[in-house]
Amino acid sequence: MYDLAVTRNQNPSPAEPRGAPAGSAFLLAQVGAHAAARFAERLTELSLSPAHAGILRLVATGPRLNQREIAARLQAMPSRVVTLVDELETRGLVERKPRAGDRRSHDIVLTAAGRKTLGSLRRIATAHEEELTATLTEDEQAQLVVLLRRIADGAGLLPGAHPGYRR
Amino acid sequence: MYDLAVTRNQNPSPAEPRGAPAGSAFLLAQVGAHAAARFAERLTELSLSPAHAGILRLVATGPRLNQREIAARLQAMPSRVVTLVDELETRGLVERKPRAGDRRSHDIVLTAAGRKTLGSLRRIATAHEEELTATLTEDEQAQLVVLLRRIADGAGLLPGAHPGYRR
DNA sequence: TATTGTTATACTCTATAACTATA
DNA sequence: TATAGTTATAGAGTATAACAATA
Repeated sequence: MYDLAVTRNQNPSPAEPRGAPAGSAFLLAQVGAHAAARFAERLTELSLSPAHAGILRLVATGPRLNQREIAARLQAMPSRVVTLVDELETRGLVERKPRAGDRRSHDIVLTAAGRKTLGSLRRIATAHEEELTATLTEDEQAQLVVLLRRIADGAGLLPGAHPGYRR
Repeated sequence: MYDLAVTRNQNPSPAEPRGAPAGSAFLLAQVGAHAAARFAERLTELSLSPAHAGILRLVATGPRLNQREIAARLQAMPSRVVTLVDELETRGLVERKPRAGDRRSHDIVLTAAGRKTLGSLRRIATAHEEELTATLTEDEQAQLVVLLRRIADGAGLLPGAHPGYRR
């Protein structure tokens, strides 16, 4: 990022304002950070952070997960998951349910209020996505997803594991 | 981000591992954060942060800029620019030159060592970019840049102004 | 009175590591 | 002895706001 790479297909336009043209790596970091910041901004409406949203999404489907498993999926530190789950539980969006057969372990499950909030969250995420890609056609958006997924796979990124959780 | 958006062209593959497939907004945030983190990792070789790199790049070309002007271009807080320039100056990479006609103002200029470091920086950025897009053809990489630039323009992002500087 | 640069302070975020309770 | 969860502490990074010099 920070606009240093020399792009392979150099644009020979006469007046680049300052320095090299932005390569795809810088653009990715720039646009990605904007997308993250804008999403966070929208989430303030629900008084949630993106990290909260990631947990709500994760526990919404599939087999129950305890906190270690959530941490592993998100590549987050377990102590951070504790804090986030605390906040979600205080707000009545999730519950800690003891796991049968191991009293140390607590599965995190959505409450009815949590399911409702998840609905709002999905509406916000969809609006966010539409705003972000408003200047793209449907085909272009699909193409973008293909390219990004290819990069994500190449980099070994796990689905749903935002590097903002990174440990 | 955090994988919440419902994509317009839902992939009906049988076994999505967990929750909705990643929309382009989440993918952008995820891949962008990875790109930024990986670049920062590479820069440790030079004991520089991405923010340092952005300033070096900015002062490398065009008319001289003072610290306020650098802050405006990067959309950073002026006090943060002071700190970053301090560190670059301590390392002998830039100099503060009094601006003729206004003794309050200091232009930031590269030293010879700074120009040399900028060269290393560009090699690192190029290697980073090639690694990131290794799974893309040249055409695909060019297409990616087109789409990202369109999104960046639509969002009003300034060239070189990474939201990580955001004030 | 406004502007450039600087410094000091406070705040936020999060990793680390110590601790408990269970296994 | 190892694991799940929790808590306390410390550190990094950064915005805020007060300040000094100059305009």
